Amino acid sequence: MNYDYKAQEAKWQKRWDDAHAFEAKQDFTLPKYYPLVEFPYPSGQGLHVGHPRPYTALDIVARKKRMQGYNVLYPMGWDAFGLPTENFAIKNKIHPKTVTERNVARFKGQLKALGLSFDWSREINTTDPSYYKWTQWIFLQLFKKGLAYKKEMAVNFCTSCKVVLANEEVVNGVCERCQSTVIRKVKSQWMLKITEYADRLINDLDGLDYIERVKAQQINWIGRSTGAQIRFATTAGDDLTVYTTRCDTLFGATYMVIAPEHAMVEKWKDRLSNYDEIAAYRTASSRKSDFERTELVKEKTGVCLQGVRAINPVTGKEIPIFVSDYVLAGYGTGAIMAVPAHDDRDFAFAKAFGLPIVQVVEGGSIEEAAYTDVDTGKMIHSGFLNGLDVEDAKVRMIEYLEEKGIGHAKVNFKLRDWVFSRQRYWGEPIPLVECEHCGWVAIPEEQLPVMLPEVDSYEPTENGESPLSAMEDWVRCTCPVCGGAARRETDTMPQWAGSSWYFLRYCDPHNDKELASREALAYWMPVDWYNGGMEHTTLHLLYSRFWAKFLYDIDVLPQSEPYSKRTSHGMILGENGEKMSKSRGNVVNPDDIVRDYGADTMRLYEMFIGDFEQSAPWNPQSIKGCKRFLERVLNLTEIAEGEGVTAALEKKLHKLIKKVTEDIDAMKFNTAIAAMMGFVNDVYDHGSITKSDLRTFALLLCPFAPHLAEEVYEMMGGVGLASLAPFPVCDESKTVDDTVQMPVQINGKVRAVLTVDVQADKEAILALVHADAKVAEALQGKTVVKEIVIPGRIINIVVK
RNA sequence: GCGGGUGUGGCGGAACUGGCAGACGCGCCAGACUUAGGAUCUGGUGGAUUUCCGUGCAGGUUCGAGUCCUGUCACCCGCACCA
Repeated sequence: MNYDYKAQEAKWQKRWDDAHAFEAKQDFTLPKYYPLVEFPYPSGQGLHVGHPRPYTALDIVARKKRMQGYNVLYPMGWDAFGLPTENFAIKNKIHPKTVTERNVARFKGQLKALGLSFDWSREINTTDPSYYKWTQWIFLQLFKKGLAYKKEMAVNFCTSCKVVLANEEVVNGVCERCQSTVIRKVKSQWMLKITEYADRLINDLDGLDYIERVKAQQINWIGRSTGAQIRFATTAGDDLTVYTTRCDTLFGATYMVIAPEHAMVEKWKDRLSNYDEIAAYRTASSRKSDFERTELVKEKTGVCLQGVRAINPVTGKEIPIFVSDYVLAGYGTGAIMAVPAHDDRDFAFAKAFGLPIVQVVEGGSIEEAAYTDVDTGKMIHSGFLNGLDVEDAKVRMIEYLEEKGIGHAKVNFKLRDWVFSRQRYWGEPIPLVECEHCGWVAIPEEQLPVMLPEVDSYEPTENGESPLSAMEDWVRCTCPVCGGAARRETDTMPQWAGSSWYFLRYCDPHNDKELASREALAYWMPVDWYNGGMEHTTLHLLYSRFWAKFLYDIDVLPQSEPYSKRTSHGMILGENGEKMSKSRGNVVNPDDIVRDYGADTMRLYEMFIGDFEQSAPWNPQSIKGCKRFLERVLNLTEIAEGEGVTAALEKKLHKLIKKVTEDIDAMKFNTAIAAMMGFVNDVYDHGSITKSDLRTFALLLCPFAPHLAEEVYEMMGGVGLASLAPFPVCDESKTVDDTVQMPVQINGKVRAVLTVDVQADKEAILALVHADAKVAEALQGKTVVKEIVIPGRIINIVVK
């Protein structure tokens, strides 16, 4: 039969639209299911074959759940603010809004062509003022709770994009987007106190069904460490506080190091005979990017402070203080006690500067390398700690420090606060004004949204200020508190803002009173299954969990975790096994596949390509296997006859229902498809199938290849839409076989295969084994040592 | 260095709590139908060979190991001077 997929696709997509088949129902008494995929950034390139993989996977989940009677919310939208659009707009002199509309239209067309069952009535767009009104509203709540603050700080500045980047956006010292050099620049920035949520962001992972690598990566990124803060007195009469995780080694601290930017350098300026040298060192390191600073791991540099020394609080000895850029200003106290005997970096520095190395934990060979093992070795040369294990020594030392009032236990995090300002046009305006009298003041909520004004030029300015800063008329305003002269904040929010709460808006997308109604949030949230890329684990995923926790704290959201389950798909690689990219010339356009093979084949192939979590290379040859399968399914309609059970296939069909149902829940889409292929092969081998059984099969196939499934279902007399019909339910009793094939092994080698009644016990099975000619032949002249029978599985006879 | 992961035919990949390794698909080989086949259908397809060898490598546990344990190698991803 001729497989006219183009006509079929158009026909069924229209019928689904006409029936509003995939719209979530407003009935909150029904059992709900909320699967979610990350909404895309509508780039100018259009969809890439990587996009449909997760979309199709969760579409299968959504479609199956819908057929199983759940009220399903499977939404889609556009994360449309961002630099590429702005850059394109600048280059082509088109308004970014126009560019966005064009890109969205293209993406939407491509997604619709794939037959994805999104609820388009809930489509959202982060650049829509009715959406970003609420992004601004959330920011204001953060501001009001003191979680947004302005800070002069050295920030990462991309020399090409002319924009400040978050730490997360700097990869190997270059801009994540354009690969240009990133330098340090001091700017006043809005910051969000995500660090205040660090503990909860780690601890609450416990109850969540996230794949291991996501949890591990988040924990690693937040970087919680427990240690102690210790105060060292100095010869300047003040003191210097350090953070350490190895307070047990305090007796071995033979010098100290502070970051070049450390405030004490200025404080001690008059006492330091080599201040100029130190200042020069500081200037040199500030010019280096983070990358350069960390790249030369082996080469330790630094300057010894002449004029101020510290006193080790337990040995009473005076020790030198150095500045060195191996100590980071932003972590801990920006100062360390150096224990060269037990820290690799301190060891390298001590060797370079000829500093004393005092061993305080036995083990290793200190002449060659630092001994960093904490599990073996007792404390030595450590006064009251001598003889203790490292862990016990830590506890004892903290007690001592607290007794003496010179230190205490302390937890530190690698996680930094979130740099929230961007000096760009195409983002949400930050809804604040600066008043001469009142300082930073929030725009009253009823005046939201603060609309992004029309500007003449979207070009970033040479001085790094936002393009909005050039609009004097817009910038000048009055203070909402005192009515005096004020100036608007001209920075915009980062792209991560809009995506940090979009899953909430889907619950109630047209609400103009609240970001979403309490009832809708209570019903739909949390997201039941969220799938997205691993590249978003430390950015989007962490930010959105932070915002959800905040919204929970201020009683907007009923739950403190937004996603119950998080999975991640593998990448689709080019034919050559390399990552798909324009520069490698191995990009496959999904439009071509849909045109040449049809949407169902495309969907099926993306799912059949391999393990969903693993990356897999694109293979144009393999696609036709999926197409052949679909044609073979369609051709079954020509041999299908009658109603009722196809006796010879009954068990196979029920096993298939079970397999497909379980595999979808376990994300094993590839083996579900393989099983369906196997079943179709069985039907052809058998030569016939009833129309009712073929309808059942079509329903099983429906989540995967919905257009063809609808067609087959209709041809076989199915009533209504297959997409809305009940998903087949397996009758367990029909999946049980009467007999099993049991291999008989002799010394682990299969010598015969017996057909055995499922109910047969050991004795009955052994009787069969002994009666078997092949077995008898193989046992000739051998002595049986042992007979192992695992009913239903295998028989192994051990002989000599 | 730390964390996570992966090694199975020519290729993508299957294999439940240890139980016939290679499901399913691609490719390939042979045949059928054809003016034709890069369409379709049928059969075959891990390697040598009549009995073995085979899941990165080396050991171990077991009646039995792709699966468990010890060690080791290679590759991929994330973080990385975080004290």
